Amino acid sequence: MTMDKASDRSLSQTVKAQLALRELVLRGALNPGERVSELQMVERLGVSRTPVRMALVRLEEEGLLEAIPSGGFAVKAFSEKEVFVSIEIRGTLEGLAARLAAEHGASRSALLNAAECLDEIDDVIRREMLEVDLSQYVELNARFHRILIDMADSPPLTRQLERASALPFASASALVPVQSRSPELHHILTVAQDQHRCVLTAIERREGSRAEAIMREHARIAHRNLERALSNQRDMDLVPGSALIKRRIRA
Amino acid sequence: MTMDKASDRSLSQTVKAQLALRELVLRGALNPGERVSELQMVERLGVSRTPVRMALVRLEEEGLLEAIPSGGFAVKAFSEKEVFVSIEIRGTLEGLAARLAAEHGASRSALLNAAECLDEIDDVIRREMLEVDLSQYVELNARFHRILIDMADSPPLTRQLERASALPFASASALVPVQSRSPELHHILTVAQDQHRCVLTAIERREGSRAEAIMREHARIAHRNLERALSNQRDMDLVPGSALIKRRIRA
DNA sequence: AGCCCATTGTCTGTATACAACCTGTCTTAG
DNA sequence: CTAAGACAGGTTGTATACAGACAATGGGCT
Repeated sequence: MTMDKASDRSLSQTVKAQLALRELVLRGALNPGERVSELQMVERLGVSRTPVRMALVRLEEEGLLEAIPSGGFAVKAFSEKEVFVSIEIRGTLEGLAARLAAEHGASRSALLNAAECLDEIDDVIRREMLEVDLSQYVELNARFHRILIDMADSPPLTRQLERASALPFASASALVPVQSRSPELHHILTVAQDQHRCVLTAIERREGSRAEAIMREHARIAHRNLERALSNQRDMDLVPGSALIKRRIRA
Repeated sequence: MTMDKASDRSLSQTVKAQLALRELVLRGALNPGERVSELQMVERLGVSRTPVRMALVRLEEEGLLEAIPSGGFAVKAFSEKEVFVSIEIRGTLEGLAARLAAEHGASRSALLNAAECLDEIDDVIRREMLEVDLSQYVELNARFHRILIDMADSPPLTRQLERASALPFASASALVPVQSRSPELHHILTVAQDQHRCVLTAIERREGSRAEAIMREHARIAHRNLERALSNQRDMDLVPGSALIKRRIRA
């Protein structure tokens, strides 16, 4: 965890700065609205101004920072509604991906790959009833979503979705851990997995409209998780980048 | 048109470089796939390497350039399918915007503003029957789409749509001029304008699903225009950035 | 004659120096 | 006591120097 400084000599300084800076922002080390000083980051990240500047520009495009009119960048703050819409955007684009995959047909190998992924998720959910460890589910879930997007086979859509998922709390599995302490956990995972199976079936059968609708609804599970996280600070802490979300009431 | 070089001393060098470089790419002055050399751009744009580099990064994020693995950037080439999907993405997101606007209600002033814009478009279409000058229509059309997006009042969605419309041939009115020589011109403008009116009505009546469907279909007019442009090189020349689109057959 | 290796030229990645700008504070005049 | 202006500190925007990497080319060896 603390070996980020000198490690990875192979990576370019720019990438190193980008990763480290994103980590800082997500961890909440910089306060929302606060200006991110280039020079401070120079001494904090151990690289010169040029890569820092590069990283700042890229993180702005990513949506984690926003440009200050007078120059420089500040940590962005997100309202509850903005998070909600970000999730809706992702769901809409994933819906589009599913529809395109259904309409022009997915490759046999991709379908098998996806089915295999779902079987593994089933295993994890079964085991989940004994010991709660969502990391595997989160990873497999992300993998399934990636397979689905690849099925659309449309680079521009992939790009847009990457961008939509760049906001940490908008990505496919960012809000899953929120439910880890919930008694509904198993219920929710079961429902989500059923949607996974349904959308895959719809794609196989070339039912584009259905595939799209399912993916949209699937993303709305994240809305529920968000709702829960906004109520309990304890659950909120499980979400990466939660420090960027403006709370409704300050306790 | 030729006063871009030394003018606008107030603008930052980075912005100047970005605008000039985008112009070069869209004009087709750089061949798709070709590497964009920083030093060559330095002497071509009259600014130093730092702003050039900045502009390159931003144009990559915009989608006009792509990173070369070994370093640097190249002009991106788009397949017919990629253009098609880019249009579909824009339509989908505009559909989402219309639905959100309908569901949570648009402000009275925004609705009036939009209606006024549509009246102006009506005027232009009427005049269009005499003299063909689409520039006004293009501008008003863009304005209406912007008003619509603003009605959603969702910064993340606005951002994503800006990004989706960054590709020149994917934006709302980029492909309109394609029809300027077509006998169907008046027909198409009439249909498009009717969709404008319908979507506005749907938003007023809080018919979210309908508003969304209309905007999606509305964007598909661009598909038809694209089809036409791909057949006639003469029409293709009217589209900015057409040089980036890979032709199916090389004549 | 063909292939491999070395060398050279050009490119990008990085660091840093300089200048213009904005901001906040302190002083001074009304 | 207030308000306006000037100054100082720090910030970013820009330019340029340097080093490492990649690619192309030419010569030598087989």
